[in-house]
Amino acid sequence: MRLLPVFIRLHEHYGPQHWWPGETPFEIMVGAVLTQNTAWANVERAIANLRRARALEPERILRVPPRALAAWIRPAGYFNVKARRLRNFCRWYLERGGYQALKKEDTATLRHDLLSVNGVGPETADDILLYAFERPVFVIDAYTRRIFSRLGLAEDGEGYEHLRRRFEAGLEKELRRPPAALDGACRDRVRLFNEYHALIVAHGKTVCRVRPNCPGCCLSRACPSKIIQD
DNA sequence: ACCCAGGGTCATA
DNA sequence: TATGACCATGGG
Repeated sequence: MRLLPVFIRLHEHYGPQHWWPGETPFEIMVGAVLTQNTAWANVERAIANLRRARALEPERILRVPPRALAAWIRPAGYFNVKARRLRNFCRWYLERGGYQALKKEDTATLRHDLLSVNGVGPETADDILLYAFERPVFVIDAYTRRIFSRLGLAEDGEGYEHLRRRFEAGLEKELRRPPAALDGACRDRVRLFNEYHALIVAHGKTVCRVRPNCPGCCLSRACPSKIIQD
């Protein structure tokens, strides 16, 4: 089985996801940190608090007392840890000259640089690269592992980097002879990766989360999800 | 009451 | 390198 046919099934079933939910690149980056191991609904409250406090900018986040920052992002959980991570990130962001300067960096450099921030791991970095900087980077998350491991398209102990490379290379290759059913707009890698990851989350959130390790999910006919079969 | 969510760091072996 | 503890809120 290839990766594009799976994408097409998901896309047909769930439709366009319009990710990332966020107004500006910086808001997207803040969301990426806040959503670590956290339900998005809780992140929205935290971001709403930041917006109400006019604190959706790196300068403000760095000036405000850390206690206050932690209080605003409280609904997102881990608020003490995340307050520190947000400050680390904002310090880095301003030191590098902000969005205009950062977007000039090539993707590999930018990724390496993002990973140097304490509190930004591989997935958060890739969220930021794909959704805030629009780079062709495929985001791997728990849903991706779960779903594609069941499809036999991911090894069990496969490392993050390895899996990401395989997805990026595999999709790039499949894009050279795109199936007719593939939406024209999604023949661009950034658009495709954007939509694909969003669809994986949508699928993981609804149908596929029957049980943490539902053995037949997405594979057998007993599974409530008939979406990705074959 | 329990399980989980759009992870990451740090200490230990 | 590979586990385990830890962080913490809110919904099902």
